[in-house]
Amino acid sequence: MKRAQKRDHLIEVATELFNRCGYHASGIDRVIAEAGVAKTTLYRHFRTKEDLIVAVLQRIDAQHREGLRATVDQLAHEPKQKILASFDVLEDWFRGNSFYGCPFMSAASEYNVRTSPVFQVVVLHKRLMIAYFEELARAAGLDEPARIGEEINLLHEGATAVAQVNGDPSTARRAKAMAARLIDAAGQTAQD
Amino acid sequence: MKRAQKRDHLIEVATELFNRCGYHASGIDRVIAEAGVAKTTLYRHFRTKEDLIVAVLQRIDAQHREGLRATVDQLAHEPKQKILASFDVLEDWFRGNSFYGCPFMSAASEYNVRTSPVFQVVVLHKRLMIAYFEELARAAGLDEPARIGEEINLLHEGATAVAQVNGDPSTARRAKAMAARLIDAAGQTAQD
DNA sequence: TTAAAAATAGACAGATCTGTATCGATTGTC
DNA sequence: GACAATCGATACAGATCTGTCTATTTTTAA
Repeated sequence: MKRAQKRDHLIEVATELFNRCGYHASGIDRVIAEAGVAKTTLYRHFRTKEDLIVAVLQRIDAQHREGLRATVDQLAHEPKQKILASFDVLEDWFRGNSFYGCPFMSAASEYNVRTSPVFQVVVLHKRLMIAYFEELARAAGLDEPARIGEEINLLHEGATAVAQVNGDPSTARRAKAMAARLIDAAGQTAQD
Repeated sequence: MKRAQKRDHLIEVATELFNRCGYHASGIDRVIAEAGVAKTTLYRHFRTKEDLIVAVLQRIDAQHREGLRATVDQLAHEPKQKILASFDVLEDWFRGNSFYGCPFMSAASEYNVRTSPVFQVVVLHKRLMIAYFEELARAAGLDEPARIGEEINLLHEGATAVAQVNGDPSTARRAKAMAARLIDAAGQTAQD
């Protein structure tokens, strides 16, 4: 295994562990044990545990957003339908066996200081999610796409929190129905 | 200070600390230091740290729900308006200087096992919240009060998560507007 | 092939964690 | 005022935490 692969593998293992057990509850010793790697190796790639956490979140951010965009484009072609399809992606996530709530919300709770590098990665991720939903709303020709984008994002957050507690993936479908009513009620001006 | 008062004081201090810094990140030594209490005293009142966390969450559960009900009854008399008023309570919470996100969601993230006593307190709290919203929806004579109750709860969860990250209390107002549209769109049958 | 880079195992430091034990001082109650 | 319960302070055990260091082996690349 090459150097870059080792780094990726460490991030992957840490991701699973952090999501399942939490950030403070997962020690470095456990990460290297599950990764089958020496402690020296981890600290050659990441200066501190916090750096590892930031790297983990940045990777999840990229994967989540890319995966969301790709799957949504595959499921729907009309912008309005794409907005709704984003909730199908959410449901698949809930249904998978690696769903333990939103990793970013968990991180924000455990590193609850706005100046913390961890918290800032969370803020950035959420901003980019809202920007994506706004982009879809604008493409759908909906009035006030910025507002709609924020509302869709709020429904995503709500569904994720609810599903984390009740363990019911179909929560995403209820949020989808809410989004559908929300879009129908929204005005619509020019359409190209 | 009497025995019962000491116990309450410990719970109060632990509540603030757990909410601000997280559960794993807040050590017992820190709790007793801020409470001005010996370690022996804490362990006389609570068998383990987990017991303390459960007690903290049970107290927050009672206070949140009682406070919500009382303030909502004070702000509105019509059931429909009461549903909307619940978002004003949410905004006040966000605006206060002791808002660090939902303590129950944080606890669920850090004790992410369904059989954990901590997790079960979270599940119970969320169930009771949904039941309250359903009660309001039923009093308002709305169709499918169970569904409406869950939807209002989902909006609460979403607003709380979003506000935790963006730090903007007015997020509650946007959720309120969404709830208003949701209620208007909902059917309404018999009314006493 | 050979020199440099990176990996390994593991000891180690120093701090912190939960929970227990000791023991003298303080307190509430009869 | 006396007795029992509780408290405070603190030491302690044993585990775990992050991060460093050493010394040896493996891998990589010129």
